Amino acid sequence: MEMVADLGASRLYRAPGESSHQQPQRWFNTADITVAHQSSLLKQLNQQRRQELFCDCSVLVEGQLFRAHRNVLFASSGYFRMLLSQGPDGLSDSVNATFDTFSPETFIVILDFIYSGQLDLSSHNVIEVMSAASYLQMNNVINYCKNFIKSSLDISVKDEDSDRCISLSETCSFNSGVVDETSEQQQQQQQQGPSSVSPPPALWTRDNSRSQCGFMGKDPDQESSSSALKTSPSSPADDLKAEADDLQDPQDPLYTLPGSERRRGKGGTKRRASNRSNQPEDLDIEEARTQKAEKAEELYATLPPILGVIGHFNRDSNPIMRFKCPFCTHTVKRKADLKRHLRCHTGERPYPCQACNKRFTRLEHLRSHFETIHQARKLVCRKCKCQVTDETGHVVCEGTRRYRMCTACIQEVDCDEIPMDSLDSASEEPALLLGVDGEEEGDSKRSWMVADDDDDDDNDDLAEDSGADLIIQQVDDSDEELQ
DNA sequence: CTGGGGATGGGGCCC
DNA sequence: CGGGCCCCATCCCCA
Repeated sequence: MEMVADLGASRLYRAPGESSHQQPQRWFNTADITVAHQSSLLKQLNQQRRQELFCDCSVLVEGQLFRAHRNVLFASSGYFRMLLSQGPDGLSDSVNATFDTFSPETFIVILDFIYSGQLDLSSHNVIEVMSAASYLQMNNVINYCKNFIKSSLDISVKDEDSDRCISLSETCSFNSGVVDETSEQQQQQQQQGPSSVSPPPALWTRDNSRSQCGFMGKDPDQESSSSALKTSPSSPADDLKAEADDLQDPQDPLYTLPGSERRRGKGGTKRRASNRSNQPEDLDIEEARTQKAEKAEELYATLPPILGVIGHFNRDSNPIMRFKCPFCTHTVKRKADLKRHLRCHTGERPYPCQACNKRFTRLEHLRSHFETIHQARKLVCRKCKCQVTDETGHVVCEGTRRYRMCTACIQEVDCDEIPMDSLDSASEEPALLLGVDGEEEGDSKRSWMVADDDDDDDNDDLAEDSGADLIIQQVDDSDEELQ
């Protein structure tokens, strides 16, 4: 274990009997003493665990029994903190916990980390360890796994700086515990190295106040849990959000951060459209977009075939199978729901609106957006909120936005100031062109039309002046299929 | 400053 | 398993 003592924060004491003018002076660094003490204490506890001395807690993982000390588990894991402090077993002499969400091998890695500060990560176990750490609410382990994955993903763009990379194929070991802060700084430096392709976070804004998924921030323990081992001040939710942010590019429409559109302001889409006219920037954006897409694909590729099946039990003691998100504590009943949920971590927005270039994670959101914003489907006067029909009102255009106004309200406002919809009514079908491989183009309710992603330049024209005959582009996301 | 409404995003679940 | 609907939470804008 290597420790770089922070002399700025530690105190120095002169040895007894030595005056200030005596040379050479001997100084005792309290930081060194602390580290040595913590290290030996941890070793001692680990020995006790291996000899099953004073173990007062049993953990059953897929049938395999592990003995440990409840105070150590309490200090290291938010999950155990909850279990031991609130559970009915908390006051009893023997505490038992059963897990089916991860393998005994994974728990060994976790347990070894708790008792030694050594985290043995490899490309084969990193996802499961991260998943288990997420379940056990161990922020620091999540951070290490995150950095491990991130480092692995950075390989392609850091070939020229290969000595700073951690190969996916090689097993690495992270130090933690008392040296956590130092290693974190080192990792931070590694990430912020000159070869990094990520833009400085300060250069682009993001809406941190808005939770990306509903459960985030709802778990008070997850937010408040801080391991007894030195952990980063950020919550796992923040970390994951940051991770998702790292996979996103402010100029990357495919990976638009949720909420960032609004932060960008009303001129956001226009600015982006104008940027597209600049050819070099066009290439940069396209390049960044490709890189991010590859990163997301690699991220997906690292996921295990089964993301997690949790053994919750219903009233009849039958297990309820659930799929666990590898990036957070969220679980879902269906794999398809998990796939949908993963988009809030990867930042994928495969459904762009061709009218305003805004992208959505779901087709239904795109459709809802299109119908309300660009099609004026709501039969309500925007001004007086009264019900309007095609006879009692008209569709009004405002840029790419369309809404209805009743005849009275239109007359109140100067008619010259209101650009009337050339098609007059959104009832004229169908303004929205949808389609899957062009097969359903003749659909009476809606016709879909496929447009290549490369047609963005054409989209810009649409974004500028179209409002009616819009093409909703559906990007093939089959690549993100979880195997 | 505040409350209401619109827009957006995410989860559950039915078909 | 995907599509779609419903519901709810959150944020932002505006009166």
